[in-house]
Amino acid sequence: MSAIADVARLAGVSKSTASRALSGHGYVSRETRSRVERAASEIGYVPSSIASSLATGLTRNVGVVIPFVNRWFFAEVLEGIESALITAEYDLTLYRLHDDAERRQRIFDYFLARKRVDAVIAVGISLSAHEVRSLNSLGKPIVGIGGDVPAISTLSIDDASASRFLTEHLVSLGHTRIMHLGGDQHEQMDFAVHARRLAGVRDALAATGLSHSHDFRAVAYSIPGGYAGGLAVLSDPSHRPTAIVAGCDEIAIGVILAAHELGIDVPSQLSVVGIDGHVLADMFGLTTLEQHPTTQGERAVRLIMDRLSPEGSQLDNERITMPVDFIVRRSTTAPPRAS
Amino acid sequence: MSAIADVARLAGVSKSTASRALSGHGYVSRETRSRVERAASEIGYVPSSIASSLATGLTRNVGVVIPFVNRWFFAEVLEGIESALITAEYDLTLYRLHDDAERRQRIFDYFLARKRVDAVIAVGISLSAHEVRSLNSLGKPIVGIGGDVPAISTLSIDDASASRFLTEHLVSLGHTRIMHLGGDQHEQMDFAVHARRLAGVRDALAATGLSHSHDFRAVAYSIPGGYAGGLAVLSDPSHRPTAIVAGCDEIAIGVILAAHELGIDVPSQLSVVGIDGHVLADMFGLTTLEQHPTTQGERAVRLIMDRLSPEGSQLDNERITMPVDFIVRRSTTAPPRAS
DNA sequence: GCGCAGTCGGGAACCGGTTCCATTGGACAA
DNA sequence: TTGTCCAATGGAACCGGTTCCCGACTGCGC
Repeated sequence: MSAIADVARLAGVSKSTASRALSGHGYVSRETRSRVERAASEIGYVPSSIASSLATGLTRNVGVVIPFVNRWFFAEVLEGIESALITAEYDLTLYRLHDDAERRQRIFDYFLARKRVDAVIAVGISLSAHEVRSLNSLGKPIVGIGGDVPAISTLSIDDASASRFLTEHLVSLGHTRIMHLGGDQHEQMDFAVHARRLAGVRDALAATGLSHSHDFRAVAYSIPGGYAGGLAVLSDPSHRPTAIVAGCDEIAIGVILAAHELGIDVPSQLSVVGIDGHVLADMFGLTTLEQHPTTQGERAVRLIMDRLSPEGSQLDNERITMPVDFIVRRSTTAPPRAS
Repeated sequence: MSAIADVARLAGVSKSTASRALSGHGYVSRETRSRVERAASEIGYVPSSIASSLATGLTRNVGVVIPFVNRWFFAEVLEGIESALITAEYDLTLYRLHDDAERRQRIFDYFLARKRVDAVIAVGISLSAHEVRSLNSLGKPIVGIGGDVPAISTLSIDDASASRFLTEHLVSLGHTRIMHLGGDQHEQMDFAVHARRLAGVRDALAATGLSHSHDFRAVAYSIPGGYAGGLAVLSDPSHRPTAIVAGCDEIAIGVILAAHELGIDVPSQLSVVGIDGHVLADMFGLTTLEQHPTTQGERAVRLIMDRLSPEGSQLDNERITMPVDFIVRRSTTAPPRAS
């Protein structure tokens, strides 16, 4: 209720001086400033961010567009973003992008266009050229996490080399019947992550002459998905792979559980590797390639802040590849002899 | 860039008429309205929500205060809230409340006070009397999910009867050595959920004369927490319980995994029940009491919207108990004979 | 024919900050 | 002493909508 005009009146100065005193911009004498500050705290003045935004054109608010919040990777990224934004004194407005095309359209055309946000972070979403254009035309920086989008800055791990590396690891252990359980290639809204991880596996297999036709099965990107896929793939002993490259740790964990269920020992009868660095990976002894989603979120915020800074408007788009860590646990070993 | 004044000029009317035509408030002739609408779409006019908020005092934005986004319950609630808010054409601004008291203070005093949000939903956070007062004094509706807070509307399941019911179920199966693995009673920011669930178990045990001193162990509220606690509690055969009431499904799943690890069969040697209705409960055959966090989120939004409606300002605070569903799966049965 | 109700539209004030511009007075150099 | 520079401050415009108030016009009842 109390506005800056009240503060000014109480301090016996003009609105403009009060504003300068509180914001620290422009010349104000030491004495006047402290008088204004006293007046402000006396009446419990809190500036209206709305009014400030209208006057300055800056909202100190970043929009985050994300397809899920209840999946490990996305939740972790979100935490990283949130924490970095709070530190920078920015708000975070969350838009969950549903599969529903009409809702997606509405979020871009209606919600993001209304000058509510200074910038947008898109997590795991492949923006269309039209969506990028419409955001760019508003002059808002955009950063994408999880894959490449033309014309914006992006941040991701190198999915193809990740899965290639893991496959090569299994090959080097002596495995010859390696299979990939990954996401559906045609799933909505992904950044072609599924396709790139599959391609990495196939690259590695082809390079060592191990290509075969039953090298892939599409499963849901979750523990139950990996479990179901694992049961399907492992239950026929004659065609059973000796090693599985999972598209993510959750799938890998599902596969390990399925193996337990079927009495298949991991790793002596089956090696399993994942990608992610999921919280549960350690508990299941899963060998994995850790990406650090929280760090990715924080890094994305830094990119945004750079571009929001006064000199930042002319920065080029960056395409950043984030580092991964290979963590060997007990889910991988050489294949069984009598293969 | 294009403001309503541009639309007005193009349509040959005044700003006020343009505003009336586009917002639908006040008298505008059919013909004028369509002329304004044509002009607006011609120049791609999108109203500035900032300016509109400043003029009306309404932001169409709801603040959500939540301690985690990477835990199942919280993520589900958040999804429910988000989806209901988008449908109501409201934005969602996310504030993650860290354990850090100073940051928490800052969120309440600095972020939430600046007229950025019309209402607040607090998930799983026990607001202090001071926090409630400061929000109430801004005239913003508040709804809490997950427990009771005086002076605001709240929404939760009845935790004590939930765990009492589950314990009674185990008792009715014949179990006499029942143990509760739940959350730390002194954990920050909870709604005393941990304490209430423990109390429910103890009530039930006391009612059947089964009280004993080793009836509880505090563990982390997660699968690894349940796993570690399970290993600790189950490894000594002489003191091993025949049934465990877990504080949540994640703990229960951890216990089941620990039992597998130790070669203890579930349910023939150990019965396990959880609370939640976690996505993984089905996969692990877990008997549980399902709460429906998404529905809770949606319901909270409805409460907020009721209070935000013109007639809603005088609504009383409500204390709503949400329904739960008892789902019996294969993790519970009668205790082993030779107990 | 007059008055009143109801429709339509314009002008201006307003929401609450920020910032440009002009003014003043003091310090300091010439 | 006079001119210049700069710190300090006030007044007013401005951001982009919304809404109050008022005047004009139409149609209708008396």
